[in-house]
This record gives sequence, structure tokens and C-alpha cells, in this order.
Amino acid sequence: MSNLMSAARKIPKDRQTYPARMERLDPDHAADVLRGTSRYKSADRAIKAGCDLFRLGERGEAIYSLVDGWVALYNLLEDGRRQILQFALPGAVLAFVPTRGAVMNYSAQALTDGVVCVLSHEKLGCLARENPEIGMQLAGLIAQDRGLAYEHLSSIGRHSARERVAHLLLELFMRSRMCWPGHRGEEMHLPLTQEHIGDATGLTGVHVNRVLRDLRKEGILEFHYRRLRVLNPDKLVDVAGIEPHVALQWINDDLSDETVIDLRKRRDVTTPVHLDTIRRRALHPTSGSVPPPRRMYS
Amino acid sequence: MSNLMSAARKIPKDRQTYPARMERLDPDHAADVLRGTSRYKSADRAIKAGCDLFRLGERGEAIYSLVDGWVALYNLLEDGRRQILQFALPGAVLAFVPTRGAVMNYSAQALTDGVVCVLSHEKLGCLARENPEIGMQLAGLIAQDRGLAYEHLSSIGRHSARERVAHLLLELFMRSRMCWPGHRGEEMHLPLTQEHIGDATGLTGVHVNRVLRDLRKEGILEFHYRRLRVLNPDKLVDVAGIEPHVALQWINDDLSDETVIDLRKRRDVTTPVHLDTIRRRALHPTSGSVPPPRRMYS
DNA sequence: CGAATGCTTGAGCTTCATCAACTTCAGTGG
DNA sequence: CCACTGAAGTTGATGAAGCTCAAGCATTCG
Repeated sequence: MSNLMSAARKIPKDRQTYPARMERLDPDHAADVLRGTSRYKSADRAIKAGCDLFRLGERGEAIYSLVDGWVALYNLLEDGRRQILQFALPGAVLAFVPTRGAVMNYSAQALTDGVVCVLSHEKLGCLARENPEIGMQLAGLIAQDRGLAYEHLSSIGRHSARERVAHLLLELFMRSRMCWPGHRGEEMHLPLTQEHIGDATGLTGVHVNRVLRDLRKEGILEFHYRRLRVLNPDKLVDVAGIEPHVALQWINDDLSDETVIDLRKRRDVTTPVHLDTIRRRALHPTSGSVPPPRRMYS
Repeated sequence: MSNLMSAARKIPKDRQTYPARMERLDPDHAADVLRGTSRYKSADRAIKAGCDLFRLGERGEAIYSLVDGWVALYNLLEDGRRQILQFALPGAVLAFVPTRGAVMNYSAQALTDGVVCVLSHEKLGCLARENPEIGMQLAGLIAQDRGLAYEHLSSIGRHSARERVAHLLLELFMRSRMCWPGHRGEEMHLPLTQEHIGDATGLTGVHVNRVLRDLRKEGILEFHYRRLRVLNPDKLVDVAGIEPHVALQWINDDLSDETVIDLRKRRDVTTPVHLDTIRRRALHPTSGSVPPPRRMYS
């Protein structure tokens, strides 16, 4: 797999074809710099599944670069209800606060065992002085988070339970594939309970269960005890009601790793899940006809 | 009013008491730098109510610093439904994309006439080279947006219609007061329709209307044709089910303008809306007893 | 193997959406 | 100043989507 990757990275023509590609790597590069630099300046810290990495109300004294594992950012209400705000995958930067000394306004819990590397604000300051572009790259990373949050807002605010669950699972499937390019099967490990899915989509675990039953009966996917199998990705895209721009975003992300090679030249080998549906729709949205908006905006 | 402000700014003791205060100004400072610098490098651009500032799918070639007016960031679904992601007030930075050349994945519409100043990516690059700290400050601004988005996620995902509407109106009330410190009455201009409120809270305009009727009947607030009157802020805080940390965030924001003086020394004069309820609860949360969480987190 | 956690299903109920008719308000031009 | 017009607000009736409670089953892990 790694020879494929390096092969892809050696071809400058691809970078010409997809100009966003090099630049897209900037935020990742930022994560690399944070990780790499702190690797000899700070200690990596192992985290155990179920433990809180930090909690709402604590002062943000350091940022964490997630090296390995899944982490959920969440918010607990007084009555015990929970809203999951984001699932963080390796490469994510956690616990960045808008201003030094501000308190965190959400908590973070490890869903699996994992590793973070810790970078205190002092060291972050030094690092930023040494290579000044890191501030802007960090801004890019956070803007990505904001984009995901906006996407989830649209999902929770304006979609049915069916669409929300399909959307979330598709998103996690795609993001995890980007994160671990080695895993290309229809099946993946998704370290969530149905309750997690409910807390992320604004539903109850019970209702998530019913939605999943329906999706299973229709042969679209199976989710059972932390294993997700996507049986019919095209149909899943349909059900999720993916917006063209969201798809485009995912595809661009996808184009910037070796998948572009994988799909073009070796489509037959290890890619049972075709991205073609998403790609086609994103580039030729809605088969040509755009329905008129519901309202006139004065 | 401005003499009050400068009086507040001259007292170093206050800065000792609230250490977050100076630092909190950093993001605002960033906005000032963007605005000030571009004021002589780029032209300010007037925007008219109802016009789109930019649309989903366009390439983000420049960022905008909102100088005056209200702007709504929103997302339109294929079937015409709309989700409002954020209400932007003066000082906000709009259209920042994670990577150069990326497309916007939401749209922005002016709710009132206003002014933005435009800063192309090239000029942003120059500016960032001249004063490197601006990248980190921009990151802070965007992290604030992300925080608001997370708050809205919790609201839409886990609160009743009543709570959502109360929460949104309270948030807008507080933010607009921070933005225009001169306005201290119970009444304010809120350039929204009930449909806007619905689109921001994931409800229908019709249902928002019913919620507003109830709140009016209970003497909590009135919202009618773009005028909001908060009659009973304490009760509104109750209904909104504000989390202590959210309140704390708002208070800290509030402490960094002259309100701290206003409330401490001149409580009786021009402050019909008391922040005491919020402050008390934030500092002594839930009268001392924290209800146990619903679940054990394995 | 047993306990704990997570999943599954049903019945009844609440909240909010939908549809439709009607009223109020703000801005426009006579 | 008034009448007109279109946008926004108001209200009722009806139904569907999703929640709650409750009981039982499956899976994992120690």
C-alpha cells in the first residue's frame, strides 16, 4: 500500500490536474508539524477507551494532536441528555480555545484506546514564532471543523431520522477510509453504540435502532456491535440525501490521497465501494434540473 | 458612554481580576487589523438587505470583514428547505475557507443594509507575513464560530421548541448588546422574521409563532415585526435552559466591555435588564447540587 | 459461565409539521 | 391621505414522526 502512495505522490501531473491538491495538504501538514515537533518536545500520552480527555469547564492549557484512536466531543445537559458534537479521527487538533486561558465549552471522551500528543500553549507559542504559517494552517483545520458542524446542523435541523442516520454513517465511513487508506473493504470497525449515533443525530437510541433495522431490511447496510457493513453505497447516498457540495468536498478530500490512482487505474482490485455515484452527482448535480427554491429572498 | 468605557479601560485592577480580559481582545484585535488595514488597501463594499454576499459552490477568493449590518449564513436543501447556520454581527470574518481555492459550502445573505470590507487572499497572505500573529488570531475567531455552532447543535439536537427559541433570542439579544454597547434597553431591533427563527432552530415558522405567543402570554418577551422586547430576562434565562458554561462564556464577553462598571457601580441607572441571574448561576451553578448524569460512561 | 452492556420490539403518547384560511402590517403610488 | 398590495403574522384542525416506558434477547468480556 505504501508503495502505491509514494507512487502517487511522485506524479506531478496529478498535482496539475487537481490544483487544490497540494494546498489541501496544508492543514494536514500543520497537524504533522504539531505532531512531529512535539514528539521530541513533549511526551505522547496514551488514552484509554471511555476516559475523558478533558471536560467542559476546564481551562484549556494545552492542545492535543490526536495520533491514534477515536474521540467524541460532546456536551452534557443538566438532565443527563447528551449531544455529540463531533467525532475526531487521527490528525485532529483538540482543545484549541479562542483565547488563552479560556475554558473549554465541551468535553472529549476516547471511544477507543489511543494516543495524543500534548502541546502546551507556551510551546505552541514558540512553535508559531518559529514557523509563522502554522497559525493560518491551524485556522484552516478549525474551519474544517466548523464546516462539519454546519453540515451536522443542516442534518439535524432539516432532515428526517432516516436521512440523518444515513448521512452520519456515510460521513464516518468516508472519513475513516481517508484516515486509514489501507482499509478499503465494505466493512469497517465503527467504535460506536446505537446510543452514540442517537446522541450525534439528535435521536434516541431506540429510534436509531428502528432506522437501522429498516436500512438492514432494504439491504443498504448492516450495523451490529461496532461493525458497519455498507452493502449498497449508491442507495446509501440516495437515502442520506447528500448535498452536491458536501459530496464534492468529500471527493476533493479523497482526490488528494492515493484514491485517485486507486480508482482510475485499479478500480477492479480492492475497491468494492464505488465513489462513482458521489462523483457523478457532484459534478453533474441532480441530473441537470435544479428545483426552484421554496421562497423568494426579498 | 465612551467616557465610561475609557474609565473602565484605565483601571488595571480590573484586568487583574479578570485575567481573560486582555487576551479576549485578541480576536477582536484581529478583526480590527483586518478592517483597518484593508480600509486603505481595499474598498469597502456596501451590501443591500436581501442580497447574497456569496453563495454555496463559489470559490472563496477573498475574506470579508463585516463592518456594519446583520448577515445570515445559511444552507439551502434541494427541496427548498433552509437551515440558518449562524447570524453574523459586525466584527465577524466571513468566507474564510480551510484551503486556498476551496469552494464555499454555505451561502451568506444580508439581513439589513450593511458594509463589508473585502480582503483578497493575496492581501491576506501579505498581511499575515507582516504580522504573523494574525493567523493565530484568525484561528481564534473561527474557533469562536465553531463554539457557537456546537452550542446550536446542542440546542437543536436536544432541546424543545420552547427552549430553542428562547435560547436563540437570548443569544442574539446578548450578542447584539455586546456589539452595540450603546443600546442598553429591554427593546432592540432584530431584523428577522419568524421564519428566520424557525430556519435557525430547525422548526417551522408556524410553530415558532405559537411558541412566541406562549412566551408573550407569560410576560417573558414580545417579538413583533422585527422588534424584540425582553420583559422578564430572568424567566427567559430559565426557559432557555442555559448551560452554566454558556452563560459564563457570555459573561466573560460581557465583562470585557464597560458593562462590568455599569453593573457594579451604576446598577440602577441604565440597565433595566439584569445579568445577575446569569452571573449567579454561572458562578454558583444550580444552587450547589449537580444532578447525576443519566449514564455511566463506561 | 455469569454479569454487564448493548440491541430489539411493541404499545401508547407527545411534540411538532402540514395545510389552509384569515388578519395585520409596511411600503407604494395615486 | 388613502387605497392597494405583498409580505408577515395568527389560528385551528389533523396527522405523522419520533419519544417514552417496558420487557426480553444477544453479545462481549472478565
